[in-house]
Amino acid sequence: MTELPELRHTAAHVLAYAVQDLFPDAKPTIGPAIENGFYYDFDRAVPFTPEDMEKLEARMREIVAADYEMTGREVTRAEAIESFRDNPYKVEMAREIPQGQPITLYSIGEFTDLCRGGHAHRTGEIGAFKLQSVAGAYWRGDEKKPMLQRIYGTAWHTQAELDAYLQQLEEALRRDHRKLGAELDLFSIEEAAGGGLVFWHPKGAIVRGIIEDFIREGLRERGYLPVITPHVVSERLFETSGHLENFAQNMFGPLEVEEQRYRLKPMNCPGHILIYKSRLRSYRDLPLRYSEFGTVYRFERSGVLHGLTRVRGFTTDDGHLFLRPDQLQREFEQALDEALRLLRAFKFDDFFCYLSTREPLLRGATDDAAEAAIRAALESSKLSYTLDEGGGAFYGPKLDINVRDAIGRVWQLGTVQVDFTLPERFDLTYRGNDGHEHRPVMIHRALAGSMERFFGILIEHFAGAFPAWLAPVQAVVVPISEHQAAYAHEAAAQLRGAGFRVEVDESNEKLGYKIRHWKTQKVPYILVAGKQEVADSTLNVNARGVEEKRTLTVASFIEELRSAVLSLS
RNA sequence: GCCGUUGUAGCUCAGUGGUAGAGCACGCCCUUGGUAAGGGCGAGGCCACGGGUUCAAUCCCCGUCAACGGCUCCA
Repeated sequence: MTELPELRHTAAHVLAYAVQDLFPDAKPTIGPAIENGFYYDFDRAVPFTPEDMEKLEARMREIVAADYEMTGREVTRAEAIESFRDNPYKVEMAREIPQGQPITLYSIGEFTDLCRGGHAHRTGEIGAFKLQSVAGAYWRGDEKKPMLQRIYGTAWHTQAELDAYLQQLEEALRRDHRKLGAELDLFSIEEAAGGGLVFWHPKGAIVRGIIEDFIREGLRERGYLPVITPHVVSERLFETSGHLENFAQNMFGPLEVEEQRYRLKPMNCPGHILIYKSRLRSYRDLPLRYSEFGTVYRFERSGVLHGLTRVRGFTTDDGHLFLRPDQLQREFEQALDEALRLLRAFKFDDFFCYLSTREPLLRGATDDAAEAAIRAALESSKLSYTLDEGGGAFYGPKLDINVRDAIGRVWQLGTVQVDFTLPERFDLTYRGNDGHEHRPVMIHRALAGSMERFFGILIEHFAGAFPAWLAPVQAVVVPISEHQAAYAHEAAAQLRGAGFRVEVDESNEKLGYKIRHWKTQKVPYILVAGKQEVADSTLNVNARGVEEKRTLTVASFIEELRSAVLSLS
């Protein structure tokens, strides 16, 4: 059977064929297979309309039904350039194919494309496909180059697979944190305040508080010290740190106050460094571990903002470690360990890491030592990782932790980075046991990444149905009629007294309506109080995801909820 | 920022060159109920904003802003 990438690549050719037929003015450029589908970029003066897409899809169906054979032949560079002389993109590609590599043309029916190959044998092998969207895309991803029109599609062996994929897309839509955020009243982004700035509503803020408490608890156990640093500081600080030089395009512009320029901080590290520098440090002080839920502001171009996952103001669960070089491995291990504890608690059990090392030009002996320490830490944590040699890490080697969520999407969360640069820039020292000054190493680490993004991912991961320990409302007491209202309040008071987040639903509605309401609000426990329950001092427990209803005394429900919360379920 | 799409009630969306509608949500009333929607009434709109065309613009044209889907980048 044809592999999916080959089938999708073929589908891209079919699309280009259809475009050639229906819109001969469009110049095909490149059209690869991608995850779940394919795209093809065209240069065309007039944009494709939704109606164009329908026509293209219909024409593609004919091409697939015609079951053309995919035939390839090798040509010389000159022949390739000649046959695409009206298409500068193809000519550019033909020119750039390295010497010695075969140049091939592939044809289906009346359509021939410059292509390295990897196709289905016949167009009929494309079992099911669908065009999805049109979008602008720069030629070769370079915004200085012409904007092309990219048509996205998806293709599968069978209709059933296509349907399953489309259903998965719907599921993702259903879980979209922007949608659930509004429905569950968790957060909003307000036009009146500006894009990319998050307003946490009470229910969202409650969840965030629980997450923060959880993280703080772990940090306390691991010897982190809390610090709190200003949001706006003199620009000079970022000159020293190098942010103005390297990160300025991501920073908000300067604020002028009494002829001094100030900046919103884009990172917390310079502030933490100032605390380190505020007095002399001894080797005995190290490792020194500072942590802060530090709110930072970064300028992002308006087009990239997205819900909670891409914002302009966010709070990192930041931490900076100041270390002797010999402490690097142990501390790195600890940071990893803490990251895994966090991820497991939030029911992520599929994660993997990318280790990016410093660009070769910047590498020194310290890098090798740090890299060895990180690798050793990774081995001992039994974490699988992919190495990204020279992967752009500027300060030192860096480890990114990615998770796969409940519907298979991958997110980057935490990061642990070794930094040799800032200690130099700020001339950080500690007094060694030899009486001399030494240079500490820094680790930057954020485990959840940012509270905003982490929350957004959690919403989607749980589809808004937070486990009881996280749920902003853990239980609702629902009196069947107003005769049970007093009892409902009494029960709720007991539950609150036991430390739980509980509401009472006194609305003038029938039971079925209230049940439906709280089910859609994804509250873990709905506690029904009718005549019978009042008489017996019990509650009828309707637990989320559990068909069977049980009648429990208030005390035994408290026990049950308590153990659910303690086990983080 | 760039390309495309969209902007009508709190939300989801109809609609028309002659100043606007539904469902849900909201308020009041009736109802006092047994596990996913009981009934009635009511309130709610600078039809995103600014220009233009027209006797007349929510509708047509231009611009701006915002959201959404991408490109690029990242927590």
